[in-house]
Amino acid sequence: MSEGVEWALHSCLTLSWAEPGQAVTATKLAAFYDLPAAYLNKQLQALVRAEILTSTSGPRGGFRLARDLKQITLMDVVAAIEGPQDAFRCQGILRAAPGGDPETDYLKTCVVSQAMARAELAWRRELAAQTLADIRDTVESRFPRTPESTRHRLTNLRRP
Amino acid sequence: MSEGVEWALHSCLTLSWAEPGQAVTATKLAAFYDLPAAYLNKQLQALVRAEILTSTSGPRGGFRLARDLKQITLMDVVAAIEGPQDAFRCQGILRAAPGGDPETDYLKTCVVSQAMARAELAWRRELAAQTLADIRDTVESRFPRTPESTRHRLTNLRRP
DNA sequence: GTCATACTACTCGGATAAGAACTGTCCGAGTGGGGTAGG
DNA sequence: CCTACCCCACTCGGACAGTTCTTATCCGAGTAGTATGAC
Repeated sequence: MSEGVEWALHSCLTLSWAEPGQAVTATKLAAFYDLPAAYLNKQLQALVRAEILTSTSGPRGGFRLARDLKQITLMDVVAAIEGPQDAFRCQGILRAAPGGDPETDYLKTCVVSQAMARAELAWRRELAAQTLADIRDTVESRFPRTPESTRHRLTNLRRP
Repeated sequence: MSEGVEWALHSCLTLSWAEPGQAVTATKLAAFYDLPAAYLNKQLQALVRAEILTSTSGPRGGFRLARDLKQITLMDVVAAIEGPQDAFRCQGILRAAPGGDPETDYLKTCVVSQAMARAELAWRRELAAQTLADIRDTVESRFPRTPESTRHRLTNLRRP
């Protein structure tokens, strides 16, 4: 799995702790986590396309959360970065096998495909059950100083 | 996910339907599914390393199931092909973040990492709960002619 | 006829390329703010 | 002093390389069966 997922999740959390109504640039977020700025920007663009973030160009621009963290599940973020297709995609191996029918939809009839789909569904279900708000609350209860220190650090970042 | 997983699963099932005590060559399996023979061979080698199959060189050689299908879970096959490491591997992004500690094991303390691990655990649990015997039984109940036609086709494969 | 031996055909196994996907970088389009000149 | 305009710095967005992983291929090591020749 692309590591952009990790970046995206942490970035969304950091955005939620930023000054309300204030956009954060990709450069700042990259400096915050010591990541390549342009590439992080690329990942954030994917979040914008998925309508998880909004972006503003120009001075005072940057990225903002498009909606409340309660409305963003882990599944949303993963789908935005990785794409919507399944990790295990049945290639229809049976189509070429003896007795195979090109017309048949083997995603539905192939038992192997069904079994793998069941496992992947469990994964997706678990991801969809957890919102970023849950994560944020857990972090804040375990590390109460995180919101404050994050906000403080974001405003005091050295500009290169 | 590598498509070798799909090949491996189907190959194991086919092996279980082959003549008992008789090895099946990678070439035959590849012709059966119209796959590149050498590459399929490579995948089967991975199954041998994982002790799911046994291999025999020379004439009358090929691959055999190392144990009963009841003793092989989908998780075993996936781990054999994909490797044992998690799909989402936390890179410890927080280590570089302000207040980050290089000594800390962020796989245990990072809440994001934990949440992703929970989902991945659900996936693995589902895979481990299903054995290849379950798959075989389902196939045989839905398509009763499969064992017979598979065995017949395996012996009558045109040799290039 | 029987046995030992060498040979051949066959199969796996790992080393070796080609291709794709992920990762990383660069520059242009657009935007907002601030400076400046005029009224 | 106020206002309108222009310029500039800043930021996102998409187009352009580098690197790693997946996919695919090839040839050598080893083996079992077979043919051959001697006894």
